Amino acid sequence: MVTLKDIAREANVSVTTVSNVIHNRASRVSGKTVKKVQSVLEKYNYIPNMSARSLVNNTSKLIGVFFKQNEGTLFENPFNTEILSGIDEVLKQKGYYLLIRSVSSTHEMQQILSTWNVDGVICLGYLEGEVEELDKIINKPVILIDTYNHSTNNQLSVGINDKQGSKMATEYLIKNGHTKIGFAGYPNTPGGVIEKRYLGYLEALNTYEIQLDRELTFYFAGSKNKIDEFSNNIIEKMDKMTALVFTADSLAVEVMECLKNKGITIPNDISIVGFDDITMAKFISPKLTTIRQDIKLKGKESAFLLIELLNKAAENLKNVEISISLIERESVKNLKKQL
Amino acid sequence: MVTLKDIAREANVSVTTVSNVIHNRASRVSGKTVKKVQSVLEKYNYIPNMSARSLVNNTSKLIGVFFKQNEGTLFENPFNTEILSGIDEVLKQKGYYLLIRSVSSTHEMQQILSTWNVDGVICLGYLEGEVEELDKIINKPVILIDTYNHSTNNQLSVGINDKQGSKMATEYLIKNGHTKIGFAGYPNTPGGVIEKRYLGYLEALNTYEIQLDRELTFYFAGSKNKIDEFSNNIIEKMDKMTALVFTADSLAVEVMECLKNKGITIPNDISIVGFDDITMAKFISPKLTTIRQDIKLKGKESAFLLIELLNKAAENLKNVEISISLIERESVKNLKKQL
DNA sequence: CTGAAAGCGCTTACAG
DNA sequence: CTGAAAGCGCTTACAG
Repeated sequence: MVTLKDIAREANVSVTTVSNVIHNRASRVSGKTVKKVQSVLEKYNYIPNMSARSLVNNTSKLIGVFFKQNEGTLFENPFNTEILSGIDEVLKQKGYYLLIRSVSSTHEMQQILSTWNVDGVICLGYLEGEVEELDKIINKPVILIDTYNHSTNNQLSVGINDKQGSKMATEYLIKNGHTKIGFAGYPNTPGGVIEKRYLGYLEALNTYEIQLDRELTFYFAGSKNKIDEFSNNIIEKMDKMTALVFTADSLAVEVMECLKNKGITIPNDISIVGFDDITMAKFISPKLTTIRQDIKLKGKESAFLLIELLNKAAENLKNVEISISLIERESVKNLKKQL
Repeated sequence: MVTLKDIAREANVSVTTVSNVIHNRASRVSGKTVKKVQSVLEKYNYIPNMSARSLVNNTSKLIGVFFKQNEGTLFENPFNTEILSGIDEVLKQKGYYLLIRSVSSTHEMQQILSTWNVDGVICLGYLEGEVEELDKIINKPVILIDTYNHSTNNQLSVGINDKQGSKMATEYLIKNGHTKIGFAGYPNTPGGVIEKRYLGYLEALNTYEIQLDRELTFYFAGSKNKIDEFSNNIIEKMDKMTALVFTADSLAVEVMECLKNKGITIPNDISIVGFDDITMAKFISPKLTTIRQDIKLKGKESAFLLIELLNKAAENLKNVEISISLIERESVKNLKKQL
């Protein structure tokens, strides 16, 4: 490894001067010296040591990407990896490095923060109620994905209109003649996106004056091997409904597979609308009608916003909302056509 | 941020002593002092600064995970993310951090290596011919995934028997009565896994004395939007073959979708065997018969091996081969049954 | 325009 | 058992 000192010695100048040419402080170094130093720099392919820089600058060019730990591994969730893909694409190009972690407590997060002195943070999967705690613990710019914040000094959020999404899904079913519509998804935690989506479902029912049937709400709490059990819960109520609004494609797809295995045909026996439009949605049979959000774009926008936040105060910046749309495919039956 | 110095001051000892209790050098500190220092450490929730440690120890607790850049983004490839999932799981638990990057040149890799002073490296997607260059550039322990190495001083590899895999796939088709079998996949680069898989295909044909038809070899070079064109190439030769061996599920799945859209039924019009057993394989219709490899395990084993390599010389360690198996599903037709 | 020096937060011989 | 001091590779006031 070649250091500043090595370069300085070889070029017959001080380390100060080398440092100055590295940082393009042209006004401080004569053109001749710049040339000389640069040639030595190139000859030895000098690369600055980040630890040393970090130590004196108190920055690191490192961005912490934190996923709140849930079941399953971070990288096994296609939603997460698509977000990462977007973040990576823009941050890499801006010269940042990513420290990607799923963390189970804010303490763990804090530890990584101070261990590595990250310059900024992108968080995913936190609830509204946790925003304040995050704010206390992270004294760095933070982007919250899918968490609605109260816009503190160094926090901004990127999300979608979750309520609107489920409302669109439910209304689409209603327009296709469905009235007995269930709601299935991951657990409804206060302050989380599922709550918003449930509200959208309720609002759609309400708009069309359809009575809510509480029996038709299905929350999937277990691990992957509980899918069978969950599907059975749904099957038990099959005669009471004609359609299901899901809160996530990933779950919808697993359940569809289960239902198909038990001889239930989609959409004939039951119609299904998903949420997210993951890649799998168009490969499964029948192809899944779903609420599309551009997940990768979400990652990109988060990265862009973080970079802005690194330079400006949050007050001068705005939260970002990604648009959503309904993708019509094959998993919903039009009950009106039959009549 | 609280530093060693802060702790030392508060505890009325020297930084040396604080450092000694942090590193459990009990023999050098009296029990009483240990207690005292520890309580201050806890009170202030002291977390050592990695940059400082890095600088003096010349290590970083950072592992570089490098994917050789190909089309598409690193995180969008389910194979990559599954590998990452395995690596992450074990390395995290051992107290390491991951620096994940797709790199387009060894120079780029070298740059990251010296910038961050990573302790070890896991590389994916390199060819046999590139191993030597990697060895020159990385003076750190290296694990090569899916690259066959010559076991240098600090290199070890984790892979599967690629040739055997495609041979199994081809023989399975032959046993199901197929003789006109094509080979479709990503480009066949010398020293890469596709070459090995092609060899397996040839060997199977040879074993059963089936004449190779060179027209039935299809290499997909383009980007994702070229899938249509690629599928058309296959369709043109449909009357000359009854089955296709794919080198990757990810490609097989895309092509199947294209074929289905053009009214071709699988496996009636053509049988298909994949490779990898990605998650999608069992969701697509018909479910894909494929050569399964435990991708996540590949990642885990790489991480385990790297940790060993961090402590021992490569000569005392062995390359790892993950086992593979054929998963029979629905994409192959038994031609013998019809007769 | 140039460079000597202090300092970032840590670790580790070394002396006492 | 304890601590003063040097040093890791950098940056940046500051003096000349």
